Amino acid sequence: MGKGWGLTVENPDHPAAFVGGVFGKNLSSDMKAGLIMFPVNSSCKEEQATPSSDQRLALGELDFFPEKRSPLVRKLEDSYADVNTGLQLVTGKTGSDQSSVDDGICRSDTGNHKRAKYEVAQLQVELERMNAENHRLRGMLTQISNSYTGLKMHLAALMQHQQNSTTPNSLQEHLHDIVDRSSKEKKQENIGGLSSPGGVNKLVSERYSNSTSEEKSESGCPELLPRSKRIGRDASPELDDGAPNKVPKLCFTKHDQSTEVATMRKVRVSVRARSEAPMIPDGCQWRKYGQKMAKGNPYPRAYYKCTIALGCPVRKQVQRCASDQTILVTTYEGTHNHPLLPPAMAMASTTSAAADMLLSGSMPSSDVLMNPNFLAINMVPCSSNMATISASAPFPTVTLDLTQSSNSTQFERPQAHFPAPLHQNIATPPPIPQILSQVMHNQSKFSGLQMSKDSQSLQHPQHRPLFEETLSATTAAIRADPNFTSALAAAISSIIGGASHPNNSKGNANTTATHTLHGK
DNA sequence: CGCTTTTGACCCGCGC
DNA sequence: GCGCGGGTCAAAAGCG
Repeated sequence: MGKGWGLTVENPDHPAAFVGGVFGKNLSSDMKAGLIMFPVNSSCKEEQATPSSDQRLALGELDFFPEKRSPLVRKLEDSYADVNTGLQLVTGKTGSDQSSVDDGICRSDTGNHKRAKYEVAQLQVELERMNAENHRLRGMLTQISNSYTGLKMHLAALMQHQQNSTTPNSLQEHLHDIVDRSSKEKKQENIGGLSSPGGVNKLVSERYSNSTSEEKSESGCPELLPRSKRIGRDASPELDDGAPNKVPKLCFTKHDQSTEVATMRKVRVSVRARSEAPMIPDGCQWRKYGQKMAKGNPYPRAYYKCTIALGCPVRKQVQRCASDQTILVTTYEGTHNHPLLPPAMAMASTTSAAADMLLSGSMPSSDVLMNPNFLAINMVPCSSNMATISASAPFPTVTLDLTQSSNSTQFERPQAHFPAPLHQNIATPPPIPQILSQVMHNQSKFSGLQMSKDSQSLQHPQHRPLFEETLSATTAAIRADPNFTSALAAAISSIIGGASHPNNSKGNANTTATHTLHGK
């Protein structure tokens, strides 16, 4: 069993999980534990088909959003079912005793023996076909991932160049063209519906950060600027000062103001983490611009702006939890309009991806708006008891809850997994990307991925970039297509492709990412 | 001197 | 219309 199949039954007590319950909705946890998938290596011998622990991916939780599984996943699913049916034919046994398939073959009478051999040969052919398909899919996913990374780097380079350029107009126009095209596509995609806030978020922030010819041409309509001051404050107040990239006052139509600007500012990603420090290090530079006492909380709320680039619209609020002062709640808002260092990149990508996932595609937007519990119940079924729903917050918010027990352990020994930065003492919590690695791990879990328990590789600094690559790929996958299946496929690809650097999952079984929707 | 933080004032949306 | 609360501004103070 498991000879290069890519699927095996680890727990012979529950072979039925393999037979018919691979993607079934009602697998018991034991069944899930008994089902293992591992990457098929065309070069490996059949006898070596037993997967190493870090290659195994539990698929038991692939039953999320079955209706959203891509055709490719469904095809794989069907193929596995076919193969399994063939096995049953060969052995004449039901799924309940497949663990003794080989014995069954040996005990078959001679009349059936030839037929069995024929069936096995057929199955081997099928297996080879699946191997080839698996390779092809991996290639496709890798290519997509690389394309995304390339585009991202290209955009970052363009923005960098724009900052340094003495004649930025052409670049700005180029960027505007990109933004404009994306904007039109988004609008077409979302006619009559709720557009992706993250996407609009990015588009609008880019609009703000890059003066465009279109906006310049529209600047001759002062009557459409009743709230220009407010818009400037909300979106990018720095643009109003004497910066080199000072632009004519933005002039949006009412529709623009009411949809794009509003949406841009109203999608938030909140991170709850235990920390004694006043602020969680997240790789960005922040300047505090205000502090207020919020109602119902004895601890002040601090307001920060990103200062890496002039005009970056990203802001965050930091406040201690009223009920537990050891919990620090950091709420991020907006999208960076400048290149980021890798640690900040992971953070920004993850929060942005989380925001995208919130409303854009993982679930019907109407469900999100009308039934906040949808998120808590469906997206995070394993931690729904920790999902908190607030009807008072004015903005939809994704809350990543990193306050569970295993995290406190991790906070106490951050360097057990990654080398701490020089400036970071032992008592300081790990940088947020490190925390978010946990989140991404759990997002992968939600998508049906069970990472390896082997975290040895992550204890070695040289593996960190690879890990970040995986994190980045996973984030990119989710961002690129919020559909869980697609994200799952990409994540599988990234992990299989880099099986030598599994994610850090040590002791994180209790870590949860709680998606909380705050809606009115 | 330049940058950051502090803090009171202001603006705005929302509920009553 | 008014009050409340959230969010932001900007002058003053602090700091290296």
